[in-house]
Amino acid sequence: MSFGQTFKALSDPVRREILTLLRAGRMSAGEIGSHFDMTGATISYHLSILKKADLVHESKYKNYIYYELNTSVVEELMAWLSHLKGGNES
Amino acid sequence: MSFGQTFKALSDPVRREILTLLRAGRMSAGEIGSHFDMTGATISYHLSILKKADLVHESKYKNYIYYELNTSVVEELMAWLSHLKGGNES
DNA sequence: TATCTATTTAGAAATATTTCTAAATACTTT
DNA sequence: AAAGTATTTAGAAATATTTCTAAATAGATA
Repeated sequence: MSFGQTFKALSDPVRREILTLLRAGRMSAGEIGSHFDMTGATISYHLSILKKADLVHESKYKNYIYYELNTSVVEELMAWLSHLKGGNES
Repeated sequence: MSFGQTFKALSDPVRREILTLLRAGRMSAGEIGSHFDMTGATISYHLSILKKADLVHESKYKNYIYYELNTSVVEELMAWLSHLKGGNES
């Protein structure tokens, strides 16, 4: 994991909204796309960025590809920020 | 504050290192620049991004401009990530 | 097997980011 | 006031990002 890649992934509003959607649970690419006024190709591009940043995992079932949040990376990010903030040197 | 702006600011390795330097305390622009193999103009550019993201504050003294971390924004970021991770709905 | 549906990949256009050099600003010291 | 030091601003070049359309892939159903 690279913090740069992860923060960059989080810098885009579409990707942050995708992650927020995934809070509710796993969702197919098409279902995710239906929440946005963009082509499926563009959503696929954003999902690939989130995937590279390891912020989501994918799994296939039938014709669909389902995405879900990977919270462990979110925790690493929080740890980095916590360190930056100082104090707890854990 | 905009999360997009803040995450984008954090996505660059130079800017993350500047923030890490500032953990030790306030530092002048030139002092910050001396840690990097870049022109002062480029450092100034990165500082302006960090400033717009409200991740640093500046104060002037004599001929110098001093920068220091603004930890409150770091905390807001952590709160957003914590919410994403789910669980504590505080 | 042929076709339909879901998703990704490729390629291109528009926009944004990062870096530099050169010049401008601002404050200090002589 | 003049010269020096610290920093920023402007403009330009190289690179990266975001979006689209069109085509490709993969799996499901008729």
